[in-house]
Amino acid sequence: MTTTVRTRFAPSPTGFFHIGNLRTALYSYALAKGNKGVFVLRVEDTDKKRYVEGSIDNLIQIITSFGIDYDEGPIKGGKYGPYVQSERLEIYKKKAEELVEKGYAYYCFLTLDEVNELKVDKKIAFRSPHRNLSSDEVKDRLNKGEKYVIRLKVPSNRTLTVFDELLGKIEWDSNTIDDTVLLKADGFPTYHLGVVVDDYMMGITHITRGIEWLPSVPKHILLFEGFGYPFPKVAHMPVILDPAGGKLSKRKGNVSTSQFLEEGYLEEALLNFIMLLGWSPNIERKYGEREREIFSLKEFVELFDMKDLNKSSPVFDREKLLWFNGQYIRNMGVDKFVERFRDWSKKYLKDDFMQNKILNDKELGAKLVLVKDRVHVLSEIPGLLRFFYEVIKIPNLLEVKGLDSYKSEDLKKAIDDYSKVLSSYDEDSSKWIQDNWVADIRSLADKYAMKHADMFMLVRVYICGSAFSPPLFEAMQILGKEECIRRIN
RNA sequence: GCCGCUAUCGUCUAACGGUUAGGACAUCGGAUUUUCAAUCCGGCAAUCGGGGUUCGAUUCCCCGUAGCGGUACCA
Repeated sequence: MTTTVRTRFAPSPTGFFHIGNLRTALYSYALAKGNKGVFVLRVEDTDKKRYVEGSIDNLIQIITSFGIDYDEGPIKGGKYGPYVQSERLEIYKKKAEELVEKGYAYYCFLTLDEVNELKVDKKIAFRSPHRNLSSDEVKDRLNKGEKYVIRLKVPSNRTLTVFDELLGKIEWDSNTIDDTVLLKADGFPTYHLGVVVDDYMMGITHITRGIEWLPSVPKHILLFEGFGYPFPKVAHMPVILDPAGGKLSKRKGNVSTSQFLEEGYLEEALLNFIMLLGWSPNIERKYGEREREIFSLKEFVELFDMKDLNKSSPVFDREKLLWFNGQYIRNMGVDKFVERFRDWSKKYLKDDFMQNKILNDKELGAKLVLVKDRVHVLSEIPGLLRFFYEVIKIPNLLEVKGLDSYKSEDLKKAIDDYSKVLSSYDEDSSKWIQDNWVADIRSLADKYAMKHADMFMLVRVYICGSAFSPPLFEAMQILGKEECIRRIN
């Protein structure tokens, strides 16, 4: 019998869901699901200062919107229960005391200031002078109610070794490891105590997390050893880097998952981009042939193998993300696209006028067809549709590329003439024939000695109020004869 | 400073120790075209440096360099 794979994603509820967190969650989810295992969500809220109200619900909402749902974890929208660390404080306290009894940890009564004074020489690993306090003295101080922390008692001259599933064998000299705090003075555990206790108690078989945790592994080795727990499989993945250098951070551009959604990125596209950052599928490739890059979450889960993860840190390339999003938009059916755009507008569109128009537009589909294949993110769309709903001020014709070579009186004459042509069109614009429409504009251009393209541009500017627009003929059909004539006059 | 990780086009990446080092994004050129796009075709572009091991290193080992991470009673 093989044991079930159990992985976990263990974020902190700080109110900010970094795109790198999404990637960590994705890999861990895929590792569990690809092996018919169990995916656990655990909330590590052991820092009271950083806790943000409501962020647990928010966290759950975000990952599930990507299709990353968990098998075990906080109860949704209610009391969160045992998968939230702040609910488990007695357990950690007991566990820390157990380590003290076993000689793997000790009480330390130093204040923060005193510790900092002792840490002046950073070359030497920190060892508290209270490391070897007699048990009588400890009892005495505890009875007096002195503030304390419990620290890990790092042994001397030991080599601590881990076999990382991704990075291979890594060793540390125990003499370089600080006597880290395990239980804080406020009774909360530190990350180190929390993860080790919980990963064991929750039966986690495979730990996946960011490489920023690699340096804490030797401490965890000691903790697992102290408790007598077996060390689980562990893999540390490289962090996503910013094109400007260093970790991807808010200061250098957007990195918030919810903000990407707000900007009109699709969950599938974001996921697809993120999954390929540091991973590539082990599939057959033919020389010179285009590689497959579009994968759904389901396909990813099936293909995912830790062996195919990259060891080096990828740089977050927004251009490629944009491309992925465009691909997903273009590959989506129109009905689905309309639905997605409506949902997005409802949630995120800040412009009340446009939001109202879009949500109440029964012919939204026809308009979206015109822009669907020319945008990369949903937030570009309202700007492209605006002219359908209100008359946009016509720019100075002589500043429009192409039209600047004509006299403005001539342009005026030409457009007036076009108005007459248009008035002969069928009242029902759906009966208009594009070839005739093109021919009419061309012959008018000939009459005024204009380039064909310039005449189209002239009409475009009057109808759409801009030199850039969706296809003109279809746009005019949607606006209808009366409205088109009104705009031209 | 100390500890640790990493190193293929600008970026994401592929390549049983033997390939003209492949693909994608970006970029540049062309086709298409009523604008902007989209699409199609083509071009430019990489194995960090130095030593080994080997008949042969992008690939294995060592050193250097660079980048990144950690060095909290934050995670």
